[in-house]
Amino acid sequence: MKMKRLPDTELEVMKALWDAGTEVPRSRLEETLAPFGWASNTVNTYLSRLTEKGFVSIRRQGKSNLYSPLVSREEYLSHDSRAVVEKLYGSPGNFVAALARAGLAEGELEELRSLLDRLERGERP
Amino acid sequence: MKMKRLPDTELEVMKALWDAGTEVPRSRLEETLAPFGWASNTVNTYLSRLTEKGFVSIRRQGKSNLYSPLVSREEYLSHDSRAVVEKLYGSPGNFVAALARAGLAEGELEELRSLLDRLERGERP
DNA sequence: TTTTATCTACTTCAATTGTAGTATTATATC
DNA sequence: GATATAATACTACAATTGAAGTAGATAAAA
Repeated sequence: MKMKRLPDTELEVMKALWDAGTEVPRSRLEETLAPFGWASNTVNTYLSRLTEKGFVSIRRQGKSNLYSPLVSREEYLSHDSRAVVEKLYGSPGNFVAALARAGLAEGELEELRSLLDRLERGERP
Repeated sequence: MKMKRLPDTELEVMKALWDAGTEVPRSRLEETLAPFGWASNTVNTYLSRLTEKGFVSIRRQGKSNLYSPLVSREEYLSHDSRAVVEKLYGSPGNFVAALARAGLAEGELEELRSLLDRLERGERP
């Protein structure tokens, strides 16, 4: 049963929801998504579409709506990115290698290293 | 200089071209892409679009066209995967962390570690 | 309770994508 | 050279996506 692949803009909204970690009112989402320079109603549109697609639930609270994801980042990844990574690269290692070839930003390599250290000590990141 | 993210269908055509490893006539591409069940002209359309976008070059040879990729698999994937990671996670570290949470397969962690070792020694992977 | 300030819901519209049909051009055949 | 063949180029059209404007509802203020 394959999950729909989300278009870029809707994915940005999902990311904001995932990052929030809790129910969020739209006003907050708009702040988070301000860097995209969308008109306020634009986020509205994307949230409606995500709701129709079953990716987001809306809970009414007085005057405003609270939005939360119905699909976790991991679920989505496992149906999309993980699949893509495996299909095109074969493994996360190959994938990261390709990233590195494309150029890792300052500090990203360190970030990966310390992450792996923690993983090896059995800490769930 | 950002490369366009290709839609799914066009990406399938690119994969067929990359796999071919050499100039290919459309007839051959259609055989390769037969599993998708597209009408013959459909591949035609995608190739035209890819050509407009600068991803494919056409060389005429007598009656038919020979198609070849102008963008290598690596080029495309390094830009695209980078975009995927950033879109979903913000950084490679976050991405790998999420993969780990979702469960890395046997050996994948070691693979990542040795990859990082090589990266730190300045070897391009 | 009328007004006002906010939110949300509904509508619009152009660009892109998915899919393929029709027209045209170029080659092979009679 | 006229005609059939076969591949390519052009056109079409619905669905989806990117982006926002307008209308309607609701709570807060006056």
